Amino acid sequence: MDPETLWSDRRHQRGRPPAHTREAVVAEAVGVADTEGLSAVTMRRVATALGSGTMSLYTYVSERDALLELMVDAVTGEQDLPPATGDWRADLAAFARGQRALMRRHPWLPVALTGRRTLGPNTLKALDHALALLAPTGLPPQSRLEAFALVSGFVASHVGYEVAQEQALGRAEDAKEFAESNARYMTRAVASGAYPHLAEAMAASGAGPAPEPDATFERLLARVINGLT
Amino acid sequence: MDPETLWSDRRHQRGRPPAHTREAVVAEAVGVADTEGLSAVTMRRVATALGSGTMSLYTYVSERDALLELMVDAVTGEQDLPPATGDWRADLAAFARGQRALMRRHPWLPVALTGRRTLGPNTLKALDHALALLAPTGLPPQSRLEAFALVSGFVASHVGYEVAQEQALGRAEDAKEFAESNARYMTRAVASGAYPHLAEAMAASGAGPAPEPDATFERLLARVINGLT
DNA sequence: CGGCTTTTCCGTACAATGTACGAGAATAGA
DNA sequence: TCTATTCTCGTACATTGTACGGAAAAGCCG
Repeated sequence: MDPETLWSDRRHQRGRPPAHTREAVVAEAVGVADTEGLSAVTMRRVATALGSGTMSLYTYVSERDALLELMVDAVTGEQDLPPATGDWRADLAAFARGQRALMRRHPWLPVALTGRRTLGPNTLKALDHALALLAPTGLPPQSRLEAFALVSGFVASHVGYEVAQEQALGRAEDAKEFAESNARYMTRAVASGAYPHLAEAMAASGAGPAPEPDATFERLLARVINGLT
Repeated sequence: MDPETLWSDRRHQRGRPPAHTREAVVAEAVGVADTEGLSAVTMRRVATALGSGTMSLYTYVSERDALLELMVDAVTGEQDLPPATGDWRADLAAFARGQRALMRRHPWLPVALTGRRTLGPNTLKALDHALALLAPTGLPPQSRLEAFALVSGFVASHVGYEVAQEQALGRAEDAKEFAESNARYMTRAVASGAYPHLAEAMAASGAGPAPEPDATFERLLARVINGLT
C-alpha cells in the first residue's frame, strides 16, 4: 500500500528460502495480461500459471493492486532510452514513439496507468531521461515536468483509444456483433440530423482512405510537441 | 452490450408499469459515485439507495457496465455549450474549461472514461458542438476530429492526475499515511543521485511557491491549443 | 545431530460482487 | 373476468480478494 514497502524488495536472509522471485511473479502476471487481458490477472490465475498456491503470492506482493503497480513499472523498464542528440524535438518524438510501442506491446498498459499515484524506479528513470531530453529547450524545470506530463498523457490517451478501436474490431465473435451494431447506431445517429457537423466530418472522412494509425500518431505528436514552446 | 440496445430507452406500453425511470436509476448511481467513489457503485448499493430490490435494476440496465456508460453520458449532458463567438481559440478553451469543471464535479469521470468505446447522445452532442467551434480554424474535417480528441484527451488525463493528487492528500487517515510515505520514498529516491535531472527539477520547484492548479491547467491548455495549427 | 527461530507455503474459509432463474404481482386490453 | 405482458425481487451460485493458521523448510547454536 505505502510506496516505501511497495518498492522495496527485501532480500532473503533467514528462514525458508522463497521458491520464486518477485520479478518472476510480476513477469508471469505481465504474460497473463498480454495474452488474456488485464481482467484475467487474478491472484488464482497468476499463481497457477506460476505453479504455486494462490496465497503464496502474498509473500511477494502485499495485495493485487501492488501487483498491478509492479507490472506497470516492470514494462516501463523495457523501453530503452537513447541519449540526447541535440535535437530535442526529435529526441522527444523518439521517446514518445518508444512509449507508444510499449503500450502496443502491452495493450493493458493505458488502462493500468489510470489512477496510479506512485512512481516506481523504472518510471522515475524514464522520467529523468525525458527531463534530460528536454534540457536543451531552455524551459524552466517546472515546465519540463509539465511538458513530460503533457506528452505522456497524450501518448497514453491516444494509444488507449487505438487499442480500444482495435479490440472493438477484433476477430472475436461478439466483437464483430458489437462493431456492426455500433456502425448501425452511428449511421442512424448521424442520419438523424441532430449532429450536422459530425455528419459533415464523417462524410468527408468516409470519402478518403482509412487513416493510417502510425501517420495519425505522428501528426498529433507533432502538434503536441509543436505547442510546447 | 451492443450500442443499439444500450442507447435506446424504450417507452412503457403494456404490462406492469415500471416503478422508476432509467434516468432516475442513472442519477442515483451518479450520486453514489460522487459521494462515495466509483467502486461504491454496486448493483446492491444503487438499488437500496433507490429503495428497490437489487435485481430490479436489470429492468433498466442490461449490466453494470452499461450503467457506467449511461452515467458517463448523463453527466456529459450537464455541460452547457455556448455558441461560437468567432474566436475559436477562446471558444475551444472555454469548452475545455467546461470539461474540466465537469470532471472536478464528478471525480470518477476520468477513470470511467478509460476504455469506453461507444458514444452516447450527449457525448455526440458535445462532440458535434466542439466540431462547430473548430470550423473557423479552416482545418479539414478529419483534423477537427483529431483536434477534439487531442483536447479531450488532455483534459481527461490532466484532471485525472489532479484528482489522484488531491485524493492522495485527502483528509482520510490512510491517505495521510500514504502521502508521508510517498514523500519519504521520493526524497530518498532523489537523494540517491540516480535521477539527477529530476532532482534538479524538484529542487527548483521546491524553492518556488506551490503551483496553482487553475493556472497550471490554463498554461498547459494554452500549449495544446497553440500546437493545433 | 537436535532443538529454536525465522520465513515461506498454501488449504480453508469468508465476505462481497455480478447476475441467471423463476415465481409472483401489477397492469391494459379483450 | 381472463389473458398477455411487463416489472419486481428473493434465492442461488460462481468468482473474486484476502485473513487466518498450521505445516514445512531452511540456518544457527548448543
